[in-house]
Amino acid sequence: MSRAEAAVETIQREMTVFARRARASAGRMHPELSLVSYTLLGHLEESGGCRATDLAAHYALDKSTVSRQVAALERAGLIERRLDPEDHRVQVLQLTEAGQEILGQVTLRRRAAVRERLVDFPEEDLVRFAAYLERYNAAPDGATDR
Amino acid sequence: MSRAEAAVETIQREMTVFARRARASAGRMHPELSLVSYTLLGHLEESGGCRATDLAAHYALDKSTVSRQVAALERAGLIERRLDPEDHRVQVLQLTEAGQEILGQVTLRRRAAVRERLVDFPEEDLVRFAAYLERYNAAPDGATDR
DNA sequence: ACTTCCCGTTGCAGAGTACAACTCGGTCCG
DNA sequence: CGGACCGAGTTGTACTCTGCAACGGGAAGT
Repeated sequence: MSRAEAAVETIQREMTVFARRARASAGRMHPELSLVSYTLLGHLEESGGCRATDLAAHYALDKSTVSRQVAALERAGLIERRLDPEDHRVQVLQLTEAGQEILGQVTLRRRAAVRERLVDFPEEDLVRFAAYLERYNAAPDGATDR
Repeated sequence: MSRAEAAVETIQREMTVFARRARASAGRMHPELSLVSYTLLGHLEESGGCRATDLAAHYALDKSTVSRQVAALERAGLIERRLDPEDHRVQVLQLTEAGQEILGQVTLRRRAAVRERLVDFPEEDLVRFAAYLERYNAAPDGATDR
């Protein structure tokens, strides 16, 4: 196994560890907002509103899953759906004020926790780390894997 | 938000994207081995055998969850449990030959897929990327987050 | 108009999890 | 020894997440 392949193995494995721990801690840190919900809210904030289908594609989730998650978030008053006037099939999802509020709080808590773990990462490494991840996820597609 | 904080945000977000896609593709790429099962098998291979409790701790899973997963893997003939002669409460888990076989196949398939995505990463970046992840996961603890 | 396509919802079923209660072997006093 | 306590694993229960398939309704092309 080449050096590069060993690195690839490590990347896969460590990503998985990360994911499992994230899931586990999410429940403890903010019971009112599951990891999925948090992620979706974050995406809405970042994108400034999008369609359910976009969310599904981005996170490789089934549209039915997203539909239910969205319904729950709407019931909780964290997002609202607006019918796209151009195309009545489409619902544009957007954060409500309450949603922004909650999202902001949870983000602060999470960020603090992550910062704590990353305290001895020089800023330069953080930036490079983030760039690697973005580059990985942006890669050609993903129909193959991940 | 400082440059470092922005990087932290990105790291969180992209890690999540990665995790979701990994889960989704696992089902398609190797239906016979869920992402969890694959991960556990991988851990057993890497560690050369360990206890169920170790798995639970490492992946922040409940011991009951691990117990069921392990039971399934054993039923499938991929691992075996040996009673620790020193302490009869303990079961040491190890890959069977069949387990090694399957794990090897799936690993090759996954690795190929990941390689494809990482094709334009210079080896040096791969190694550094892997190192970042290990460093992150090895950080003090994780009781806080992730 | 008719067909086809796309967005979203709902019924259904299965996997993954957690939590709590329990069993069993070990360890540590008294 | 004997009883209290601890740690590993199992099992019962309930819930969430998720995907697939079937469906309703609007939109677009012929």
